[in-house]
Amino acid sequence: MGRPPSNGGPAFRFTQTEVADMETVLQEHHNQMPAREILESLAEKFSESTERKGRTIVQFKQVWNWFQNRRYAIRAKSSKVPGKLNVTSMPRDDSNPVRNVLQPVAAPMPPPMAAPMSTAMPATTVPVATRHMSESFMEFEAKSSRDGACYDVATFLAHRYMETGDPEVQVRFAGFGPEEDEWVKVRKHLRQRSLPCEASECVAVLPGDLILCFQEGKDQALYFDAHVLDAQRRRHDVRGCRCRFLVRYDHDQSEEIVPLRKVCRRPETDYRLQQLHASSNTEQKPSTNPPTATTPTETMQKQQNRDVSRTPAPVGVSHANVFSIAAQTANPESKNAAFTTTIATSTPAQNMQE
DNA sequence: AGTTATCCTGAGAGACTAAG
DNA sequence: CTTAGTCTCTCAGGATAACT
Repeated sequence: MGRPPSNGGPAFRFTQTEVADMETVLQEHHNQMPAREILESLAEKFSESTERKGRTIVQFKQVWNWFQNRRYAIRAKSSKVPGKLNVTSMPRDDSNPVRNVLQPVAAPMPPPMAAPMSTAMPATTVPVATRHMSESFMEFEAKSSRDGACYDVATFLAHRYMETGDPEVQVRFAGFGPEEDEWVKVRKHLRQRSLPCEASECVAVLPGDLILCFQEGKDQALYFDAHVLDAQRRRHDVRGCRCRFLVRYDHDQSEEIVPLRKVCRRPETDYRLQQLHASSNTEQKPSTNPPTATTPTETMQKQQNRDVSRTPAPVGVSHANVFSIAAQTANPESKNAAFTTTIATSTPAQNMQE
């Protein structure tokens, strides 16, 4: 699809005067497609101009295309719901909407968003009894009762039990100070941390999935729970995954098409990747597209991030205590769930999906 | 010698736009 | 409406010069 690759010469471009002419015509026709005769006369006029005469001929189809595209662009612009949380005028930081703990400590970034989610800070990690016990940690995220968004937990400060017997923990959110500490219900609002997706992991994001999705608003940009409504697979290129995901945010039911970089998948989907890798290994052939190989830098960056986030944070409450409660967050679906205890029947992760 | 400032370059990502 | 090529902007990192 798209234009044929240019064979050395510059790609076709309408000149500024041509665009101005066509814009005038479009306005005169109230954004409706002008008659064919008008388009043909425009094409002829452009071809006869001093800039083009003898060099390039502007075809009717090109003019027609321009009108089609411009009309579509105008409609697309005007149909944007006012006030809807869309891409904003916030400074374009953005190598990606990386969550606080994902930034390498050695490479601090300017605050990319209004909410203080930007600080490079290791998340709280709890050693997990997995197959690789010595090097595995569990990281947590909690849903804030203030804004309903999810934040990485930097530190567990205290724990207590409600009268109902439900456990609560006091957490310090990564990148926040003591004034933002919150008590959160372990069963409902605390869970294992969602995972940012590498380009090759887009295949693990499927319609119906609960994800953590980066929603950018005018005043804030936060991670919220969302569900994937549809996944549009696209060919990967040097930039990595170009797939698009239609998601619906749980907190406001708004829908948005987002790229993979805004999506954090739940750890419970790990098994899909493992299955995929297992099958691709047995087939002994390179996987097709998607997934495709991530760039070396991307992989290195990812690894760097993970290394950082594995650093255990200082804690006010023993991780073991919290762990005994919060380890329940692992979904039984996960093949990594060797650490799941037999304590829980319903997991916080499941509760948070409600 | 060590630190800081400036310039240059390449990569990455989003926006734009012609074409299917 | 989607796809894909191109443009443009931003940023990180390296090289070099200027300064202490």
